[in-house]
Amino acid sequence: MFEKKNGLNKGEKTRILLLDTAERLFGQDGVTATSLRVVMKTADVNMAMVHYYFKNKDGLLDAILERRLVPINQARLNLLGKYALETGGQPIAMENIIRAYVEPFIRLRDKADEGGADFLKLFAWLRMEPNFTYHQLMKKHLGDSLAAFQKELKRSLPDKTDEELNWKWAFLGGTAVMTITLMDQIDWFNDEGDMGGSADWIIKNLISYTAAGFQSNFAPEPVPSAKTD
Amino acid sequence: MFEKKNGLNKGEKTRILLLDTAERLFGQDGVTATSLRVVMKTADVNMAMVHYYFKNKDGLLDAILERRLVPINQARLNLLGKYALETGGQPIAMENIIRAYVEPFIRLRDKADEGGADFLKLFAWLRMEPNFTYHQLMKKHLGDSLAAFQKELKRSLPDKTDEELNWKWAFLGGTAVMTITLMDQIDWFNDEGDMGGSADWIIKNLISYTAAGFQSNFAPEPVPSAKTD
DNA sequence: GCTGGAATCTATCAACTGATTGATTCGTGT
DNA sequence: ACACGAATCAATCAGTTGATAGATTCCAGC
Repeated sequence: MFEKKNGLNKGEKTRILLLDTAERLFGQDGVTATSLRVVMKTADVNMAMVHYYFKNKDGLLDAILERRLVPINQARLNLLGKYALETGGQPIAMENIIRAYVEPFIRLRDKADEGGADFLKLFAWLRMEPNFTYHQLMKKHLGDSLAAFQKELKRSLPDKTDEELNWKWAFLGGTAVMTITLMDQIDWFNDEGDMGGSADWIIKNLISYTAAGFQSNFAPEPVPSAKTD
Repeated sequence: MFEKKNGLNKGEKTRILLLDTAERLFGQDGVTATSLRVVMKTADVNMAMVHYYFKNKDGLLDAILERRLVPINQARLNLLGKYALETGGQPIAMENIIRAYVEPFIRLRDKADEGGADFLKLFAWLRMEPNFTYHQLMKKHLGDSLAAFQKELKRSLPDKTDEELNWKWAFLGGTAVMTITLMDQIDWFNDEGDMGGSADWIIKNLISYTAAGFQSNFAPEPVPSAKTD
């Protein structure tokens, strides 16, 4: 067994190097477009190491997701719990539910968290990729935090149907994903520079925008059940 | 020169067959994950044909986008013009601006338009793919319709800054893209069935949700210009 | 029925992909 | 200094990818 030297033994050091490098490249170009060869060459590590530490490419992705999402979920649930305490039994304000969900996520973009911005892009990419195994991987790590938020959502907006809440929650996801994409994408509108705005400013506005949407009223469904389409 | 036989000459027939097949597969699995070999085998056409008609894979994608987006932009501008006429000089209502943009797009999902749903998925995938050449391709075909909508947006909400309008317009894009993705994705929340809802119902609610968001107020930016990050 | 261009086919290329094997070095505990 | 597992390395595999060249077939116009 190896002793820890300056906090990390030999193996752990390259393991983390691989996670960092792959996270960055996966986020920048997407998982599919990033070959393991490029990852290993960028990290200056032998090809076989990726299989030694992570078994295969999916294992590497799995480890990347786990490293980031476990703390994220923890932070989300902590925030939600904090807001629940503050209201003391009363439903949590929509703005705070959304904030508890969005803030720990978008905050990954902070300078302090190197690589966080790349992970955000990776996550956004994964969410929109039509690959079921990727979605399974994400849901596995998102864990049960989703259920807690759905419950609070229902408490805050008891008159809305589950279907409406699901759609709006998905809308929130789409807006968040688009926000991530735009935050460092060449300006989609003007071909120059990025869209600007600090993380704080963006989070605040994302919340107010989404909260307004949640207050809107969906039309009742014309057909209650058993659609044929 | 070939004469037209039942509307299409020999070459045009397989050209369209290739467009249809590739559109479907690109939409289902993404462009990168779909090999030309699979496309050609599915269409039961010889490998070399794709290079004969479209030069290369990007050329094929280019043709797919052009076939769909040109009419879409036409329909969008027509709708916008119609609403402008109805209001007669007055700014168009937010709901109608959004509708003019979203409806011709989401309507592609109608049964009448075979393959339209697959194109929608392809479009959503392209929008989120971190590949600059793909984005260039999309913007090339989106043409100038974007400018017209930005102008009407500014007229309808004159007090908002350009930056706020740009962000909200991008939010709309994200919501639309997520809507497309969800419309026939395995239910992200419950692991069974899709999210349900007719195209009409979804369009209506997407509009009311987004319009509410547009009415919300962004916080003023703390730093007016020259950000260092 | 001959002709010439359009359309199709066969065969092949070079590059890249993820993955595996088996030898080799490293480094710590004894 | 030795042993032994952890860690690294070089070499290679089989499969897939987009693309091309050159021969061949189709088919309307004459």
